[in-house]
Amino acid sequence: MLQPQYIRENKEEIIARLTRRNLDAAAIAENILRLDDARKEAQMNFDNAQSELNRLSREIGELMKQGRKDEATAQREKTTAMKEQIKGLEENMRSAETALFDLLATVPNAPHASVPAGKTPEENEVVRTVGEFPAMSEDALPHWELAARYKLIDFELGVKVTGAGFPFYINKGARLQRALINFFLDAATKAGYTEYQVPLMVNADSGFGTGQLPDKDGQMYYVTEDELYLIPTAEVPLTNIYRDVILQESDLPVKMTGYTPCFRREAGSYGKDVRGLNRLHQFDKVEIVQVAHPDKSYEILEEMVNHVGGLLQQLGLPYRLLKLCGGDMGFASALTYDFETYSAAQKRWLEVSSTSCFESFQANRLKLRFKDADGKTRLAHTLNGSALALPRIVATLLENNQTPEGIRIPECLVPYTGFDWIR
RNA sequence: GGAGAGAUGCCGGAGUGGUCGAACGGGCAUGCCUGGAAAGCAUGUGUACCUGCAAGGGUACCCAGGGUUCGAAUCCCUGUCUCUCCGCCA
Repeated sequence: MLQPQYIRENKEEIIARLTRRNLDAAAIAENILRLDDARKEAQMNFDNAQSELNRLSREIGELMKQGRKDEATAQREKTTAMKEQIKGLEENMRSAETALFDLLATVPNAPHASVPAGKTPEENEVVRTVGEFPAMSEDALPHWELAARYKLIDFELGVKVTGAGFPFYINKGARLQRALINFFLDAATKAGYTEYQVPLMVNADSGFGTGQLPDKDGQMYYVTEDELYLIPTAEVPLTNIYRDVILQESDLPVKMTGYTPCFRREAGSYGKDVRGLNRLHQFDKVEIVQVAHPDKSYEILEEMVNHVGGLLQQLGLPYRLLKLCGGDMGFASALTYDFETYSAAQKRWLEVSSTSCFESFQANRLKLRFKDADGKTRLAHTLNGSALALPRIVATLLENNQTPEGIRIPECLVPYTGFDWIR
C-alpha cells in the first residue's frame, strides 16, 4: 500500500512511476490526497470534541470527590449534547478513514524508475540470454508425451481423482520432483536462507498483508467453512511471519526459504498454455524471501536474481532474464525479473521464476517495521523469488534432455535422484 | 465436540468505575562510579494518528468488536485465541 504522506511529498515522482502501469496516475494521486485531507480534518474535529469531553469528565470526577454534587450534576448535563455530537464526528472520521483505505488498498505499487513502459508481455525487456539452445531433431517430443512414454506423470488420473491441472507424479517422475525440491532447498540454505515448513492455508489478514487480497480474490482457493485461503505461493505464509513486527536494524536482512505446494485457480486460462505441465492448479515451488533494509533492497534483488540464475545454470537449462514492463508486473511489485527457460520441443519460453522487490508496499500492509540507527521506526522492504517452480523446470528438463537412449538427468541432481537416466 | 480458567507494556506481574499509558520487579539504554568489569546509584525505556518551526499539546490503544456510564484496563454482550479436564483422533 502506498503512503499518502509519501505521495504528498513526492507527488511528481509517484505520478511518473504509477503512469508506467498505464493508469491515470495523476487522478489517483489527487484522489488519495483529497481523501487524506478529509480524513485529517475529520480526525481533528473528533479529537477536539473528545478532548473537551475528557476535560469535563475529569472536572466532574473532581467535583464529586469534593462533595460538590450540585455543580457536578450541572456539568453532567452539559455532556449529553456533546456525546451526541461526538458520535457523529466519530462516524465522520471512520467513514473518511474507510474511504481512504478502500482506495489505497486497490492502488498497485509504483514501479521502480528503471521499469520499462509497456502494456503487454511482448514489451518486457530482455536483460540477458544465457546458455546454449540444444539441437533438437524434428521428431522431438513435448514433455507430456515423454511423461506418458516413460510413465512419469499421469494427467488423466489427476482428472479422475480431482480435476484438470492436478497431475499424479509416478515412480521416477515422483522421485525427480523430490530431487528438485531437495536440490533447491539445499542451495537456498547454503546461501544463508533459513528453511521453514509453513501452513498451506492462511487467513484473510495474511492474504491482505502480501497483497493477494483484495486484488487476487478470485484466484485463490477459499475454504468457506473456516474462512481460509489455500496459499498460491509460500511467499504468503513466509512474509506474514513478520506481520506486525518491529525488527532491530541488526536483524536485517532476514532470509527465509520454504518448499510448498501452491494452489491457483487460474480462472480464465486456456489452450496451449495449460497443456501438460505448463499451467497447473497445484504445483510445487521453493520460494526465497527476504526482509531488507530500504537502502539495500535493490542490491539484494540482484543477489536473489543471481541465486536463481545459478540454479538454472547448474541444471544446464538455457534461459533468458526479463525485466517486466509496467503493464505485466504484479500488483504489489516495484520491480520484477522473470526467468524463462527455453523449452526446445515446444519451441517456446516458459516462466520458471519471478523475483521481485516490493519496496515498502507489502511492509506497509503488514506493518513490518524496523528501528533504524537513530531509533526511528521505519517500514522495511520485502523481496521474494521462486527458486524455483518445478513443473516448467521438469517440462524443459524432459524436453531438452531427451535422446534416443532416454532422458539424461543433470549431474547436479543425480545425488538426489539416485539415477542418471530415465529410460 | 463438552466443561472450566484466563488474555495487561520487551518479560514477569499488580490493578475490579475517576487524574492509569498503567504500581512493583526483571530486562534493556544512557550517565556516575572503575584501570576495566561486576555490584551500586541516577535517569530513561511503546505504537499510530492529528497539531506545532520547535519545545510541546491533543486523540486512540491494557486480545478483537459492540454496549452501559459524565467517565471503563476495570461492569455487560459477542467473537478469537491460550491453558486444564473429558470425549474423539493421524
